Amino acid sequence: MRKPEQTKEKILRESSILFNTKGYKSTSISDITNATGYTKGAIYRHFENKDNLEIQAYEKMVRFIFTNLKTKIREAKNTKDKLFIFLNHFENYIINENFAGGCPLLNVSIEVDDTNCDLKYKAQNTLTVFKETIKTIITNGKTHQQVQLNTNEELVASVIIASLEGGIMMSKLTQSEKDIKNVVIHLKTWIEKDILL
Amino acid sequence: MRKPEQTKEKILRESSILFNTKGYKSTSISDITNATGYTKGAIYRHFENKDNLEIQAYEKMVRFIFTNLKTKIREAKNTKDKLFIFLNHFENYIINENFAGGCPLLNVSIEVDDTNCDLKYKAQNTLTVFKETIKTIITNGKTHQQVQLNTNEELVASVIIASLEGGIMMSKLTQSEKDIKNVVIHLKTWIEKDILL
DNA sequence: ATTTTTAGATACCAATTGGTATCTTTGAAC
DNA sequence: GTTCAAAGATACCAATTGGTATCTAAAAAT
Repeated sequence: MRKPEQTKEKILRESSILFNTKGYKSTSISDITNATGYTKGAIYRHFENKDNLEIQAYEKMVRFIFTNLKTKIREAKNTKDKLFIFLNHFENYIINENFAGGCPLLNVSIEVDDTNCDLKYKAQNTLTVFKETIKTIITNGKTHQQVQLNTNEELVASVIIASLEGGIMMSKLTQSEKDIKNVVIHLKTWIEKDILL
Repeated sequence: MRKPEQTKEKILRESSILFNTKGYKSTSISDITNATGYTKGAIYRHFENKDNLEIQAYEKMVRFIFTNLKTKIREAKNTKDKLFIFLNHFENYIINENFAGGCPLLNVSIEVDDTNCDLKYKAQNTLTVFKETIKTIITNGKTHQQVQLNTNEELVASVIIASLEGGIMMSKLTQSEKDIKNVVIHLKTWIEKDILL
């Protein structure tokens, strides 16, 4: 029983794990054939070339993360809950191990930042969307009288994302939740003291 | 005129740049022969294998950074100056372009975090030293009545390093100083308000 | 049931990988 | 100036890389 849709999904699923752990350039086509059980013939029927597979795998990971995150944020009723969901979401990269390799944006970003490839533009876009998500929460918080009016959206977005991503890097390196947890504690304190009303 | 010491230095210098920009696994021996003008024979005379070259290159970068940083911190007369020097140092990875590829710890960390190689243990050690540097500054600040006594050294170290590294990631990806500058602004405000006396 | 399309397997390709064995050149010691 | 050890160049190696052309098997259409 052949199911081309499922084949493509499996290739994307397994290669995503490999790309996000070993790295994109360091993952070979034969790594992917080994992981999926399929052959090169199957891979190159569904994907133009390796670059194309990399991009589709990355976009699938990001889409998965964003759909989850956006839904949870929409369900949260106030600014504090929305921001805390964002923090917990990143903390979970480490706490539960259901996302092998950590944050896809961080991993891609470091691998491609000194190049000029499509993956870099995709990562730039991901970061923009992440920042916009936070900025929107803050702006809406102002109109609902939940956020101090002198709050700098742009700065808050930079600080939250930077410290979470850095915390993930540290905790993954040391194989300990300590750093990411310290970061989240600090961000929560800061948000309650200096951002929320 | 042959100078083996200089040859080794040049190989280390050029390969450091390549490792820190392209990545370690993605940099081939022939990339290094092209960059240095030397041949494989020269490289394998001075270095056991590629792994060994990677480690020596990484350690050279870290040593360079630490000697600079530690000297400047030692010269600073109070806690505030010492901490701000630490922040400015990381900001400079982006602001001046004399360190191609950004922070070596961040780059190595993302590349090796899901492996078990010597480079990972080196990176873990680098992070420990970075954290100890900050914790020591805070502890000494307490004994000199410059830091609030309830300050959690461990948390401060996690937060400062995480947000700086994350800021570097973001600014390198977007090719803009905005994020790292936002991070530094926030850290300085936080340090003055909640850590210093 | 037979044809036709399509999914996936197999077998190949040139280029590149890290690494080694050998050869030549260099500079210093005598 | 000759000798000799060390430095670096050259030529090779098997294994792996991304990619392609071809072949087979499985559905779908007739």
